[in-house]
Formats: sequence, structure tokens, C-alpha cells
Amino acid sequence: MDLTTDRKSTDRRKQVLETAARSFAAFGYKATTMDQVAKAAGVGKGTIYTFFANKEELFEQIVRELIAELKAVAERTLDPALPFADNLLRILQQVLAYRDRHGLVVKLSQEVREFGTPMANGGLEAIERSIIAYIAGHVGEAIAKGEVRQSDPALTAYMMLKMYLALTAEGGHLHEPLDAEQVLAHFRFYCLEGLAVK
Amino acid sequence: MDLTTDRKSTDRRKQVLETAARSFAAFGYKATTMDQVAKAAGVGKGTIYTFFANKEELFEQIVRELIAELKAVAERTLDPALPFADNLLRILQQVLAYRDRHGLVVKLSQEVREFGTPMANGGLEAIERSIIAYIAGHVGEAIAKGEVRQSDPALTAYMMLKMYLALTAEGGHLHEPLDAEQVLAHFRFYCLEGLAVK
DNA sequence: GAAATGACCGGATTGTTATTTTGGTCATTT
DNA sequence: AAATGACCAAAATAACAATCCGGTCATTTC
Repeated sequence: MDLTTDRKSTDRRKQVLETAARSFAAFGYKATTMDQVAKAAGVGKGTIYTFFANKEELFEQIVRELIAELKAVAERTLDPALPFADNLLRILQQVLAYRDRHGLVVKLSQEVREFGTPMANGGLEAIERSIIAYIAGHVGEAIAKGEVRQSDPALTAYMMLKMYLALTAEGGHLHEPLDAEQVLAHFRFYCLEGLAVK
Repeated sequence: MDLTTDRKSTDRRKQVLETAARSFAAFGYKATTMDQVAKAAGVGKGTIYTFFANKEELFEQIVRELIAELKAVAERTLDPALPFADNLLRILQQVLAYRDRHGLVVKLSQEVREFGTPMANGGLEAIERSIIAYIAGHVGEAIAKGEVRQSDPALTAYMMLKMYLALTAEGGHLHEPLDAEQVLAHFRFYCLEGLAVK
């Protein structure tokens, strides 16, 4: 059996997927060419089109895999013994840290800022939506357990993510950057406890 | 005394300012030309440069005036008899409604989205900072009066604006739009009361 | 002679055309 | 039957010409 040429179809597919993922992360969506991916994957260009209908579908599949990874990070971080608030903070911290360290997300963010590439923007939005949906699930559970006040889980999850991002990434020039411990304390303060005097 | 030609220098300055304000609001920063402003103001181009060092300074002066208008709207809305939370909501609603109805802000936002014009972006940021600073002042007072829990007024004002915007303008595609009453109720819920069960 | 002006300048922007690149196909090869 | 890469039309880019615009300053106006 010739190991060089006799590879199963699943191997080729995986090879394409991995190569493309690396290329999208390194060069972004539009600067990644199908020719280049084919060459780097050691595969004819036509072969890619037997697995993926077009460049967009190839990209979407890679985003889907990243979302699965983020979910895995969240599941790994989740500790059922801890109260909801602690899990929420741990997960936000871990998931967003992973996201920000991941080459693909970093590159896509830059591409959106710089060129406004619609596909790159769509990918990032899909990631954001999936994070909100994941948190919303746990908010729903927390409400059922009486750990969180009654509210719309989806909207609450959305507000939580926005607040967390307001404290960390965004608006870096409107307030001085906060370290991890400060972010944690402030998030608890603003999001969970509320500003009204008790 | 010839009313057509013998105008005082302050009149000419005001004329330029008003014409330029209308032009920036109608066409945005970069599509407004100094030639066009001079012509529409019935003034030689060189005259503009006796009042303003350059286009940027002219623009900044107009933004400064808009900020003063916003502050006036806020002051007019403020009712010292009302508790802090009510005033905050009324002011946010009034100021942001005024802002969104104001041609200049609308046009600058579009220009930033479309072309990323740095000057337009700078103007919007100045407006946002001034809103946050204004709210921060009142948050400071409310803390002193014991109406709001101890916190950094600037950061709290920033978080309040971000939350309000998250509920209204931004992320329109991540949750269905809310009407004014819902926004009010949700803002009270998320920002003031907090999510923790009491 | 102080204030106002608009012709003028160089750099930036825009419009136009020529050239190259790229996503996707399909006849041919393996 | 699976894989391939030469090929194509459309899209992106480069090259160049023409135009526009912010800012200046010698001249005019009052």
C-alpha cells in the first residue's frame, strides 16, 4: 500500500480543511486563494470542489469548527458545583481569551476593520451569536433554579456579553484598561448586583 | 450705511459657521469643500481662514456647538425634584433622540461606516465623551446623595451609556427592536436593579 | 492700510483603461 | 470513479491622466 498516493477521501478532506483554516487565519478571507490552498494542501484545485461547493462554504465549515472549539472550552471550564455567577465569569473569561488568542478571529476582526469584507463580518457575527446562545442556555437554567431574576434569557445573555466587552475590549480609549481582577469585580457589580442602593 | 456690504466681522464669522454647519450636516466632512462653503456663505475663501486656521478647526468648532446644544437639551430636561434614576432615563432618551435626529450626527455616522473618515470619527467620539462626562457629573452627585452605590462615576456613566445603546441602536440584528417603554423598563432592570436575586 | 478676495499651487482624489488575478468548471488523466 | 490543472469570465489591481481641493498670498477694495 502506497502511503504517498493512496489516501482515503476523508484524509484529503481533512487536509484541505486544515490547510484552509491555517490560511484564513494567516491571510484573512479575501487574501486566501483557492489555488494557494490547493497547492499547500497538496491537492488539485478541482478536488476541493468535490468536498465544498465554493469558497464560502469552505469558510463556513471552518467557522463552525471554531465555534465547536469555543463550546468545548466552555464545557471544560464549566463546574456544576459552582454558582451561576462564578461559572458565567469563568466561561466568559476563558472563551473570550481563547477567541482573542485564536489567529482566525484576530485576523477576521482586522479584515473587517480594514476592508469591511462581508464574509469576514458574517463569520464573526456567527461566533458572537453562538456565544450569546450558549450563555442564554445557562441563563435559562439559572432562572429556573432561582439563581437569576426572571427575564428573557437571550436578551440577558446579550446584555451580559455587551457589558463584559465594554469592560474589556471595546472603548479602550474611553476608560483606562482594567486588569482581569478589576474586570471580574466590575462585571459582578454592574451586571449582577445593580447600581441601586439596597 | 450700506447693509449689503458693510457687515461687521462677527457677522461674517457667524455666517461662515452657519453655512458650514449646514454643509457638514448635508454632505459630511470630506464632501464639504471650503470653496463651496465660501460661495454659499457669500464670502471669499481667504476670509474663512482669517477666522479658522483650517478645515479641521472649523469642523471642531461646529462639533463644540452641537455639544453645547446637547448639554442645553439635557439641562432643559433635568428636573431636580425627580430621583436620579428618572432624570437619567429622561435625559438619555431626550439627548440621544436629539442626537439621532440631528443631521450632522446622522451624516457623520454614515460617513464613518462608509468611508471611515478619521475626522468624522473624531467628532462623534468627542460627542460621546461629552455625554459620558455630563452623566458622570450627575452620577457623582447621586452617589454623594446616596441614591447610587459607591463607584467610579466616569466608568459607571460609560457603562450606562453602553447599556442604553445596546438596548436601542446597536446590535439591532441580534435582538428584535424594543419600543421606548420596553427600553426604559429593561434599562432599569439591567442597569439599576441588577440580575442577582435579592 | 486693514480686511477681503480669488487666482494659483502642489498634493490628493477620482475617472479611465490595460493588465493580472481568482473563483469556479470540465475535458482529460490516473 | 476520483483527481486534476488548463481554461474562462468576472472581478480585482495597477498604471496613468484628468480633476479637485485645502491652503496661500499678491492684489484689490473700502
